[in-house]
Amino acid sequence: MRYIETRLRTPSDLPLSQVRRETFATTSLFATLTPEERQQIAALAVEKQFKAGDVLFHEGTPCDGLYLIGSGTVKISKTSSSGREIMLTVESAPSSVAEVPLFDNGMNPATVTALRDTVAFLVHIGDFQRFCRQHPEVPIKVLAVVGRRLRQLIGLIEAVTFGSVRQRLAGILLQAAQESVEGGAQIPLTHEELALRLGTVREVVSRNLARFQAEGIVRIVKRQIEIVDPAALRAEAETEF
Amino acid sequence: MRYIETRLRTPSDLPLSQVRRETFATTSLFATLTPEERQQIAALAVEKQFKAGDVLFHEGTPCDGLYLIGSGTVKISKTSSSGREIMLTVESAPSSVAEVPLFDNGMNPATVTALRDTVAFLVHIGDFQRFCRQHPEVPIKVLAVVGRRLRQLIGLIEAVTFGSVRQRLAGILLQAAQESVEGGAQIPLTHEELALRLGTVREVVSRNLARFQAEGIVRIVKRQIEIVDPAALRAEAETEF
DNA sequence: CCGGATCAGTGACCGCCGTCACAGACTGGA
DNA sequence: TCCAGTCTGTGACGGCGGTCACTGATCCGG
Repeated sequence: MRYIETRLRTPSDLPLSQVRRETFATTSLFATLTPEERQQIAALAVEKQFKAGDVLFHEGTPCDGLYLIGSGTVKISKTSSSGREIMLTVESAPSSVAEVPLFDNGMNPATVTALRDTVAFLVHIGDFQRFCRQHPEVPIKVLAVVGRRLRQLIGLIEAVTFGSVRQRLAGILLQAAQESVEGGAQIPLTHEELALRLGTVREVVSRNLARFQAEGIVRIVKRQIEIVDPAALRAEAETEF
Repeated sequence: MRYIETRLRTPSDLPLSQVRRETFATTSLFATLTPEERQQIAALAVEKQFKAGDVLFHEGTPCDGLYLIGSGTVKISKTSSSGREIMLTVESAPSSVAEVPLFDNGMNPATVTALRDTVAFLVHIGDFQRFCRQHPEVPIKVLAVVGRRLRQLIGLIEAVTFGSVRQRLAGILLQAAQESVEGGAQIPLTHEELALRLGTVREVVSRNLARFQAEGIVRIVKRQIEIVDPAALRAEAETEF
């Protein structure tokens, strides 16, 4: 795990880095705080840098604290012992991960990995709990975030239980196209990555993409997936189970 | 939806019913409150009675408030439009449901149905939010409960994604046997109910049970499933994916 | 421009699961 | 005791998804 700790504590009279201030200012968790209060908590955080592929923390390990994603993108995923993986969600800056074990004293429930180079700020669990006691509105914000995540998970369970790979693939393609710059129809994901998101394997993704292509819904040129008929994809994705 | 509202408000100088007091005393959400504070919130609750099969609330409807289960058992589930169902979790008294939408202003994410005759106490969302503002330790307790639920969901996703019906059936049989009175090996569930928990259909459960029986792991007499070889079941359930 | 490394496509195969269709077992009243 | 309603067991069958085993395409660094 490659990362660099810039410093353990920043004396609060020293100016904090730009990205640090912005991170703590834009996260919804601290939205209701005054700038001075935000400064307080920001000063407690440890900056960590991760390269794409680095693991922030593994499932089953004790919780360090709250990670605020300052820049970059991470995935939250579970891996089976046979190497298959399912991605629970992707979080891009500004965002936070590992809110849950902060309050129930459990282990990390999933693994978080950087998808791109990422800068995160770690607020140690003790510091955060102390801060929460002084600022009771913070746990309520955390609850909103956790609630959103819980809804996502329920949606995923529904999709995995009732839906087919084909349907979920359609959904992911649309989503990826939307997120990709300029909303273009180009999708910069490898089949392997798609398979991970879906909890399946590469070959199945290949086959389904081939079917989509045969039906004129997508076009594949030089490992680039291009959406030709978004409406058809949407219909596929939104097919009720 | 059959239920009976006993009274909207109980003047707090009047004695509350036994079950009401016990419900609010045993739920972990209010464990840190003084008896007087508990009395306050308990007095705000509306008692509702449900018969087995009654729906407390449906997914997609606005959230009434927090339900505390005073007695009985409920299931939290999602249903597909084609009628298949998956049970996310079962909650028996003392417990609570619908904590999530209290804080993120969303709709109910799932449907809650009474499995047995159930008495619940509904704290309206506004009352609860007001109470939380006065008692900041309550949201933290809620977070712990929601965290537990989130972990359960992640486990379910893992099981559904990587595991087989056979494995999950083994797990449910063990769990059901343990919960059933006297820890006996008798399981009072119908194949249909098992199928709902698993997100599959009756026939698949029948077949898997038949296989278990052929292998001498369970015995089925008169619609009663009896576990013969718990160790084998456990091995089956704990097989890593 | 070349050669290794990664990514993609595909065929074969098989087991599991979901569906349909019935027939038989069991239960709980009337 | 009988009947209606529910629950179970099973066979047939098709499709999808997971695994294996390759081959071919593409990319990138030297």
